[in-house]
Amino acid sequence: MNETVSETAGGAVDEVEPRTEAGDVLTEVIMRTFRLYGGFLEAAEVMTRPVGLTAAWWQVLGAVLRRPLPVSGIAREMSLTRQSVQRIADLLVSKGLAEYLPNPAHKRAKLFRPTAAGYEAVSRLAQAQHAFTNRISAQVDLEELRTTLKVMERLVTALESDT
Amino acid sequence: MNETVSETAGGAVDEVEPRTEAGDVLTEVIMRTFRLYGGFLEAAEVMTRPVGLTAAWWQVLGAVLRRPLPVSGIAREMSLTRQSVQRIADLLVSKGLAEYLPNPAHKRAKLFRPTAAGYEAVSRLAQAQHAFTNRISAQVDLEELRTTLKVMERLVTALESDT
DNA sequence: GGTGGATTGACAGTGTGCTGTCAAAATGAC
DNA sequence: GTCATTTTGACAGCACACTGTCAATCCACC
Repeated sequence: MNETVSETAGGAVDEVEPRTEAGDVLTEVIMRTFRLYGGFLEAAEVMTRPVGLTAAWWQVLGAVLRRPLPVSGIAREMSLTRQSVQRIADLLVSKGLAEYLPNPAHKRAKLFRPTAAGYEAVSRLAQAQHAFTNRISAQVDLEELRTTLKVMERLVTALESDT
Repeated sequence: MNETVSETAGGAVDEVEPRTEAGDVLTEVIMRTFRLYGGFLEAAEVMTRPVGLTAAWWQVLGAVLRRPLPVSGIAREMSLTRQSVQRIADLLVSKGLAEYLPNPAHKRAKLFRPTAAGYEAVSRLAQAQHAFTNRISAQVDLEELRTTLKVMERLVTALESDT
């Protein structure tokens, strides 16, 4: 799942069930996934810092740009727990970047949406994000990048049905 | 950097600098990176649970299978902070899975290495990991998986030199 | 019109990684 | 050998996501 994995594979333990060639490549892919995750997260933090947000706040605000949603709905959509989203949503409200509206359909599940300040922050971030993805993606072959996306989608599917 | 990003892109904000086509694909790749990260992490936790470890413990233990290292050396090798590794290393020692040895070359920086129990746990994990990567990688085309690895490596490099 | 199960928010606790600070130890320049 | 710099472990605090539990609310079924 990380460097441990490769150490384990190449290392001092008995190889009871050997890895296939594809398994070896996937192990490398997994390690790169962890590195990329860290790198993208760091890039997000660099982008959000001047705007006064964090990557997590950006994510939550972004989920609700087009229409208000209750916290639990955001969590469902982002595959996070209610509790994680709730914490951030409350923070965003306390910072004036979002607000709760009464929900006619549910007395407890208030609707969550950005304020004008929230929209403005996300709008500024969109520009930074576009510049970033344009800049980075220019350094790889477009067709190969498409293949990468396809493979990653298949891996996500495979993981989900693997349980 | 995540779903927010795509919402931002497709959403209600002004498009001052538009994304290139490659930028669009990369944005999707970023989202998949986050999903894959979560999925692989979960898979690691499923594998480690029966052995009495966590994914992070596995990672730290794995870094030191072949030769002892001081905590700060492990951190350097894994691109983590000393403090994170220190915390886990202390836990592993308290669980009897690793131990500290006096370091002739440095009075404070004790050498860290697995105990027999630690080696045994990692050995069991190696088998689970091989089965996992063989199983998942069998569901994608090998050549495309190689392309994916190559692109991810290039993206890691691009991110590192982007700062 | 109840009633039981699912959803929801609130609260508490855990694991992981981060930053920052401090003093002890090691290192390098002189 | 001496002294400034770097490395290291220890300690404290923060952000993020998770699990688990509880009571309020909603909804589907009878």
